Amino acid sequence: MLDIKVLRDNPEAVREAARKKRMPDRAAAVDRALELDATLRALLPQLDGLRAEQKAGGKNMGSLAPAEREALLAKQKELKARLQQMEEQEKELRAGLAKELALVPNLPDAEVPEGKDDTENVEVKKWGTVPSFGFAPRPHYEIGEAQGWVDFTRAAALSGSRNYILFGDLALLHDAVLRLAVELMVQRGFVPVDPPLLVRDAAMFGTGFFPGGEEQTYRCELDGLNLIGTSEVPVTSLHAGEILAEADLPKKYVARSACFRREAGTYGKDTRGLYRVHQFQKVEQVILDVADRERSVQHHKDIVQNAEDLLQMLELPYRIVAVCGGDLGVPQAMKYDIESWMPSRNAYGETHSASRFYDYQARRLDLRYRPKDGGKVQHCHTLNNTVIASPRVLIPLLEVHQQADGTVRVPAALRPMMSGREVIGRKVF
RNA sequence: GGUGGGGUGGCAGAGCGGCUGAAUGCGACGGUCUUGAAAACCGUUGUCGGGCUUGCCCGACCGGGAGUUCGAAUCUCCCCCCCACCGCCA
Repeated sequence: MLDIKVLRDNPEAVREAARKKRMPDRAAAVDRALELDATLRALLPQLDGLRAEQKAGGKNMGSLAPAEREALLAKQKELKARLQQMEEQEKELRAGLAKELALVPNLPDAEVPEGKDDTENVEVKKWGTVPSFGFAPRPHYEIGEAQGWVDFTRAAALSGSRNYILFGDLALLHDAVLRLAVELMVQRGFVPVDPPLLVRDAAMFGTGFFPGGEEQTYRCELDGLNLIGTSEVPVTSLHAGEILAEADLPKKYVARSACFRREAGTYGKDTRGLYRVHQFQKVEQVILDVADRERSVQHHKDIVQNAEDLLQMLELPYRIVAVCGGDLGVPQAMKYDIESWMPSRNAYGETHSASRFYDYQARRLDLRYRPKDGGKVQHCHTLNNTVIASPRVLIPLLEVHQQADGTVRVPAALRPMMSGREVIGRKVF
């Protein structure tokens, strides 16, 4: 969340932020928060004064003559009644303020483009050449089903729509690309993490998914736990409530995990194939560091570069877009999406999402550090980006590297993970 | 699932209902000493909110909530969490 001081000092900027993000309902929370804050701030000096009086009175209690004692007691009782009423008010105001403040979205950076939705994201870079085939290229699901690599029918029977079962070489390729991603990141100094997939509400709240994202989350109500939609949730929350030493920063983590998404409200969208599914594997990079905007921006560049390097190793053409205000989430200050070329869509499709948050998540998580110069304890900055998500990345892998007969070329970087094979599949077309 | 023990500052760990925001140790920071470092010694060191004369003053916070009391880290109740042992089990 934002520091309430930011709302006080510059309410117009916060309203403007909600507008840029196209969140009118969240803009209203700004005004409700400010009103509660003002009422609370008017109450607090009175309350503190009465408490001081009560405290001072109580300390003399022992050394008084009986008559004086009685008089003081009566006065103390009267104070108590007034205090109780005020404390009730204080409690309500604080609860209300916390609730409204949690709804106020993070401020988008100035460099976030104006725009209403993903159609207005701005391309900032393009890499690789969109392939042209000497034959009619097939979508990944046709190749996959012809090869016996993927079964959507039985998956639906077992688990409902938007599920899949991988077999054989595609199951191996899925694992290979994930392992390659982890290895690359470990080489770059990231600490591998195998995090819990079920988390308490505090982690969902702390990373900014709650309130608001409940509909997209599978919930185990009996235990009050939530299945993660991304390992960003447990990994960013890893040090929640802690005060880290600056010497231990930055923390760089890479986590491979299953991810679960309900995909509520997406009926009829991307229904075919492996694009939008309820369960997938993702390798995620997360950075926690000191509260320094320039360093955050640099980290942001670095984590985008990490993903780019992997896509280049996979020989997949991609582009990077700066996500516009209307397509930005509540907690993000700035986001780049990386989109890989998907021949079946005849378009780039999102495969990565790299966000920086500054201290927005850290405040919700109460994640802080002690500066080494002995200065005040501060909230950290957090960032994250996909390294690879599969099976979605199998779409470009199969489609870009397909051959006319239905076999698929394995990019050189993946071959060590695929028993050295250069091609997978048999001739099926 | 059963039984028991706990949740106090960066960490460990004390704490008779008012003189305890909290002993002590460690750590961290500053200094003395040293060619430098270590050791030793000296000093400083929680977070948050509010006020104004910006240095001080006031208040809140000892897992969370409710209660008893003029007054709660300390007493009562509820909840949450952690740990240990037993049982069951991948």
